[in-house]
Amino acid sequence: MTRQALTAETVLDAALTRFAARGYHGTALSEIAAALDVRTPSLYNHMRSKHDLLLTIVERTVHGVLDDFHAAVDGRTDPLERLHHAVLVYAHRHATHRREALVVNRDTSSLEEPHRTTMQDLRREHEHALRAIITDGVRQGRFDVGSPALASFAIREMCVSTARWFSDDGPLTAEQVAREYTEFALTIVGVGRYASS
Amino acid sequence: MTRQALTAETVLDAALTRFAARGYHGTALSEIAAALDVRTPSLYNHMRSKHDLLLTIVERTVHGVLDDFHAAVDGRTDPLERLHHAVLVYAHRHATHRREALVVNRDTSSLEEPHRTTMQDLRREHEHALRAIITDGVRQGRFDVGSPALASFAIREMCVSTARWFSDDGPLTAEQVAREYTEFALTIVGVGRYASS
DNA sequence: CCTACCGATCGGTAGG
DNA sequence: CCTACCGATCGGTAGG
Repeated sequence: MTRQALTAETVLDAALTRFAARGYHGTALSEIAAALDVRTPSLYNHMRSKHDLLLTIVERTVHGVLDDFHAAVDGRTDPLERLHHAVLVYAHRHATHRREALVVNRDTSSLEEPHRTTMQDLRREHEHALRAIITDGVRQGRFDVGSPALASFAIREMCVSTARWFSDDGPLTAEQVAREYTEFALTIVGVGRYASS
Repeated sequence: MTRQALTAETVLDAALTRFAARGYHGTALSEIAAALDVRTPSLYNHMRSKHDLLLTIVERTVHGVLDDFHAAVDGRTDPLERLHHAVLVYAHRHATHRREALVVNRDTSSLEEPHRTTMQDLRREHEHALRAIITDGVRQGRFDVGSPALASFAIREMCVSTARWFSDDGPLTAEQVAREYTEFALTIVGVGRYASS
């Protein structure tokens, strides 16, 4: 069994695994090095600092979420269709990118300024965009829910938490979970079963 | 402004605040001491170790959740009523005990064995008890949901995440949020609006 | 990629 | 409740 080449990407991947399992502050660089079968100083040929590893992980993930969201929603005008696809893609991402989701949720607050604020603003952007879909749907009389903000939080966090329990070895695929969660989301905003294209 | 007396409870409360804000591994005992305006060694008159602070916080919180659950559910037989009250009390607790919820969710995994396993088993006990209510409801034909496990996860995590965004200064009280979330939960299991006693 | 090493900080103890 | 201090470990650098 030959050892894999040490690159910026393999270091990031090992960091991602360890940060997800133990948290940023709970992970020592020596553990990441050990996982790659090298000594700690060797990591510095492929990264700038421990903080930079976290920053790269959070940046990629947050931008990935926003890209997914726009790919799912842009070009659609029907609030029901927009919500459907936004939730489908968001839930799916959290089942298929569990480590990234866990790290972003747990450790974005550990970023140094100004990165912390920048990343939190980007996350809020997605949050507001999802809420706007619900608000639109209510205004157009397509959705029925008392508090769009509350419904938005519930739907978001329901999807996010998929990262905490989903397993590739479980009875359901990521696609199946995403579809079921999309139905949950639609019932929360007061829409019954919905067969989409 | 006279400084409050240093006791086991004031130390625990300061630890709770800091752990919730920065995480267990991200918090130094010196920060807890500074918040109480004493030096680090003084803390040891009121605690055994940093780990013991975390253990006490997690133990109390997890047992509190289970106590709440049994007080809400025991003696009721109707699945719809049982789910209604279980969710109401669970959501309410996460809005009113935000720090505790954040620490348990983030840092239970940082407990040393055997405590880590013990606490995770207790959390699982609550998870399974909630799921059993849904399974019962489905079996009795009162609920309509494809996967009771999935519905249970969605409802649980929706409630848990309240701790991440709820604010006492917001437009909704903890009671209002809990009631709305209970409605969300009931729609997820396929029950319409439900006026309970 | 390594060995050798740095200053800083950590949780915790001694002793009063 | 404090000062003084401990060994261990941390992220990171020098230099090859």
